Amino acid sequence: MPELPEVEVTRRSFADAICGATVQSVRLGKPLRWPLGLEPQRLVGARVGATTRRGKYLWLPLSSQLAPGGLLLHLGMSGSLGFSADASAPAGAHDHFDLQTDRGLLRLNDPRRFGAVVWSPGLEADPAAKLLAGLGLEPFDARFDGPHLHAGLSGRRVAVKQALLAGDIVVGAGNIYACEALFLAGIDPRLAACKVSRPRAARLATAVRAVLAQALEAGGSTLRDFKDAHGVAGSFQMQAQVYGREGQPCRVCGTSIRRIVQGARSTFFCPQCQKR
DNA sequence: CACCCATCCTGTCGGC
DNA sequence: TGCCGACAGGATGGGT
Repeated sequence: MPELPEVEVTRRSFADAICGATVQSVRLGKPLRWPLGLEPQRLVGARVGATTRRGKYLWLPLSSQLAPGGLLLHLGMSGSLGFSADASAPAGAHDHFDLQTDRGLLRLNDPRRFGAVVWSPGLEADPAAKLLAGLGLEPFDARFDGPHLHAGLSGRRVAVKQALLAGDIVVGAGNIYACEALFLAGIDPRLAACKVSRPRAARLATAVRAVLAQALEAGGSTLRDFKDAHGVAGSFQMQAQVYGREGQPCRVCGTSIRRIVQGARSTFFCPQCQKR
């Protein structure tokens, strides 16, 4: 579910409210992708700092004498976070992590459990930090530009769509936004990464930023169940040009949108607007 | 290094 | 209705 826009929308929806809160208790549900990495009781009494984001990960800094560090959260395919001042709501079958604070309850709901909450003593000081080690540039980082993207794509024979999705050149574009960015740039998703010209790489870099910015403004995409931490849905799916539109007419030229499979993921594109 | 593929898990939807 | 397979927004880890 959550690509960069959804993760960032989620972050913005609770970061201010939880900043400065004190942890009162922690509840774990079924196992997530990785174990938490420390005894949950050790988090009690810690103070929550300013929540940040790196790629599709959220970083919740916690300060306490007992265990200074923080929590690295990932929403996987089906995760969402809720934050509410009313902590009385009973945990549902898919609520697998609760952080009860004096300002409210932060709760991870994740039916498929591909998500994760991992303790780290600090992003510089390893363990969970290695999860962030291979990540590409942030799309809104000034260093992410045409030349950077072109350099990243060079030497790769996989399709440009898959190279974009891999996240080691630029982070944040998942299946929806990779498809949308390629449409916006007019690039065939099947084109070998190393065959993307400099001018096209520049257009693609611009398109990635534009699509992610639009999606952020729209509050993300709610295909099935994405909601921010206060239960607000996104609306970008309404303006998607290709994602999920197989067989429907291209909004630009009317050609039927195609769906293909690349690396076991669906790719949607317009065969007329996206040539080379 | 680049790449392919299986894998984690549950829910939903379409076809028969 | 029920059953069954296909598919879903992600990313790792292992093998070639």
